[in-house]
Amino acid sequence: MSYLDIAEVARHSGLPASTLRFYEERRLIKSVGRRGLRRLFDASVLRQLALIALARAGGFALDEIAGMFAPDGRARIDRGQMRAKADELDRTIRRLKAMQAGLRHVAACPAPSHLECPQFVRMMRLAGAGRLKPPVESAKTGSKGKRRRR
Amino acid sequence: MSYLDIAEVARHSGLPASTLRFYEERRLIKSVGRRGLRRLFDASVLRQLALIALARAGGFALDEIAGMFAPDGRARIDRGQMRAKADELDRTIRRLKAMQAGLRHVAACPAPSHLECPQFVRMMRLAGAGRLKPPVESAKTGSKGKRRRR
DNA sequence: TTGCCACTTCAAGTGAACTTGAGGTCAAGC
DNA sequence: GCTTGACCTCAAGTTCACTTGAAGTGGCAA
Repeated sequence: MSYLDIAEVARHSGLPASTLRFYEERRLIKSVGRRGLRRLFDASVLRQLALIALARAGGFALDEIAGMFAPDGRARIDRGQMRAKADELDRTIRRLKAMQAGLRHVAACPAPSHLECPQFVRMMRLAGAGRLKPPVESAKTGSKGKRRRR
Repeated sequence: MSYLDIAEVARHSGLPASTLRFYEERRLIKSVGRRGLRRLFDASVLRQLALIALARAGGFALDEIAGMFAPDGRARIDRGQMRAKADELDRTIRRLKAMQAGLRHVAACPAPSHLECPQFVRMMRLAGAGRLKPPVESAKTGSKGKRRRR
């Protein structure tokens, strides 16, 4: 009775329907049936999508996340993997804090070039001590970055 | 005298030469000259690469980072932008902390399905309260994820 | 019964950040 | 003087996570 069609799931989750179809194809979620052509989802898919969002935020790739769900849709989670990710996240958070301090410094410090401000350089050294690849970017918080010259 | 060729910069920075060329093309760094065909970099490029890594970690796109360097290679930074990023980072850190708590919980909680553990669900709600897109993934910390069926 | 249109599939496209490959060059060592 | 091989350029390929577009379908209101 409490089945949701894709539009409702989209509305509740904030994800576009195309993404939901994509997630289903990648076996991150599954629909429980059809009404005609249309997918029907159990309401529990919303919690599952929340878990997926959480995992994505934690740095798991979609394939890894797919591996976390047993065929019945229940979470089947490798505790060691979780701990490892948590530790990694810990390091990431530390670096991000350093980065943040760096940014706030730059926003305040009047030095002409921050590369020459010893305080900034020190912070950078702290932040950079352990490399880090890609960024966390909040949903659609500005920074369109669309151009690509040449 | 203290000019570095690309291999030395690669060695010191940990970045492949291809990435350094790519960064130069994208105007994130520049070489100070050539010896024959070969690029020569000033040693200061290493600090600049550290700054770039920092900015990447902070969620800046390469184009944004390129915009932070004045033509002379000095940092030219928009303080408002910095503050905005710092605030964003703050939210990100908060979410990552929630995520981390969730992970540690999952690693410890004996519940059969975490989707049914009220504590976990509560944490998820906290963590997910404000969407978040892509992950922070540490350098090459395992998780090869290479396959792609179909 | 008809027609709308939100859904469907499948293939292809996008953007970010690189990586790879083919073919070329040149400083240095033999 | 020749060879070697690490560098060079430029184009194309790759991965991830989606998005877009064309063409089709079927439940439901009129």
